[in-house]
Formats: sequence, C-alpha cells, structure tokens
Amino acid sequence: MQYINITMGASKSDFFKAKQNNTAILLKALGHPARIAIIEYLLKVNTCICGDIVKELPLAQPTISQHLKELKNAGLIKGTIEGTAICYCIDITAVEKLCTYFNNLHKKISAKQDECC
Amino acid sequence: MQYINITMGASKSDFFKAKQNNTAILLKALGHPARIAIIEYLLKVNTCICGDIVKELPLAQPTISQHLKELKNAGLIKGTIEGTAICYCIDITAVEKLCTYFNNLHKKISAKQDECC
DNA sequence: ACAATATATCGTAATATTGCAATATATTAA
DNA sequence: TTAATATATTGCAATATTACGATATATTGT
Repeated sequence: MQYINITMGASKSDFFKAKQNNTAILLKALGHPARIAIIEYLLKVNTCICGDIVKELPLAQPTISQHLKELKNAGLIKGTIEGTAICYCIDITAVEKLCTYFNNLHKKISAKQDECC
Repeated sequence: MQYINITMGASKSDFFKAKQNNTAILLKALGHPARIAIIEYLLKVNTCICGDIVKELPLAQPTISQHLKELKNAGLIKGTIEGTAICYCIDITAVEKLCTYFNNLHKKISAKQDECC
C-alpha cells in the first residue's frame, strides 16, 4: 500500500466519491433500530418533542438526545425551538433522496435481472 | 431502569420490533461508502467476483471480502460458486424491500407535509 | 501431486458507536 | 429570583466496526 497517513479502525471515506459518502451517511443514520423507531414514531405522530420519544422507547433521555442529534446531522429530521422544548419532524428532502436512490437502483436491476448469477 | 443483563456498548435490539431491527440491519449494511461503492459497481457490471472489486476499490482483499460478507449476511447480495471464484450479484428482493419502505415513508409524509414544525 | 488462482479466516490494532449517570444550559411559570 | 421543565453535553465503560498482514482453504490446470 502506498497511501499516506491511513489510520486503522476508521473508514477510508476520502477514497470514495462524495455522493457515495453522502448516501452512506444517510443510510448509516438509519442503520440502528432506535433511530428507525424514532423515524417511525415521528411518521405516526407527525411532530413531537424529545421527551415523547423517551416515554415511547426503552432508552434513557441522553441516549435519545444523541440519536436525535445523529438523525439531525444526517439531515433526516429537523428541529424547531418551541418554547422550552424542541419540536422535531422528518425532513422530507432526505426521504425523497433515498426514495429516488432505491427506485433508480430497483429500476436498473429489474431491467437485467435474468443476467444475475 | 429495571432491565436485566444489559451490557454497555451494544445496541438494545431486543427491545425493538423485529421489523425495525430487520430494516436497520439492511440499512446498516449499506451505511458504509465501501459497501455503497460495491453495490454501485455491481449495478454497473451486473455480476463480478471479489477480485474485480479489489481492483476497483482502494481496499485490500481481506477488507473487500469482509464487506461482501456483511452485504451477503444482510441479504443485499448473493454469491454463487463458479469454479475457483464466487460470482456475486445484487439480490433484488432486498432492494424491493427498501424501495417499498421508502416509498411508503415518502407517501405518508408528503400527505401531511404542511403539519411539520 | 504441484503450482496457480481466488477467496475466506484469523489475529491484531485502532477508531467508532452505544448507552447512561451526572451535569449543564435554556426557557417558562410562579 | 427561584423552581420546574426540557434538552444538550460531558465523561466513561463496553461493545462494534474497520482495515490489513499473514495464513488457510478450495478449485483448476498442468
């Protein structure tokens, strides 16, 4: 290997395309049951505050707060300050991106499904 | 908290719904740029062997092999022994699942988008 | 049988993630 | 101002993931 300054343990994001990294970030954020549960709860109630999720899921408040932060950083949810609480909801833009991504993937694969091994 | 035998570090999968865990497993498998790159390469060439991906991506053979294993365990790809090599291709079933999941998500959200905070 | 080819597994080092108690911050209500 | 409410941050312990060199395994070709 001739790469310089590569550390073990961390992923080699620098060597992949920006779009691939962005897609991976979105999917990684959803790659945890608690965060899927949060998204599905948000889908059901439309908007909610952190405390509602704490009541709903078997996780402590700091843990929920951390998961919300990750979902927010990935762009999957957005939060609006509402008095002493923060109102969270799903960001449709991210969902649209993922929809498009998988629809495109499916379209391309089904077109040549018979060529699979 | 009154849960018994909870270890630190690991996610509390036991306390979420099976379907939520399954969805998370699929998305977690795609939540890494190398695995997205593998899927996209497979989409382009339709089928390939491990060695082809090793040539394509900036990762060593054991690392590619490990990523292929994770994609295979999640059900995203399938491998068929073909002489001395293994022929990999995308499993359309998993892609269909994800397609359906996000289309459904998008449909439900866009129906009440105005209610977002 | 032996060499070549292709992939998987093992062992290891390092970073990343998960989860929570304790604490900090920030707004509202009295 | 003080108490109450809601969320974020810090610090820490433990597991999980990432990556790769070395090695094992398994099939093909000679």
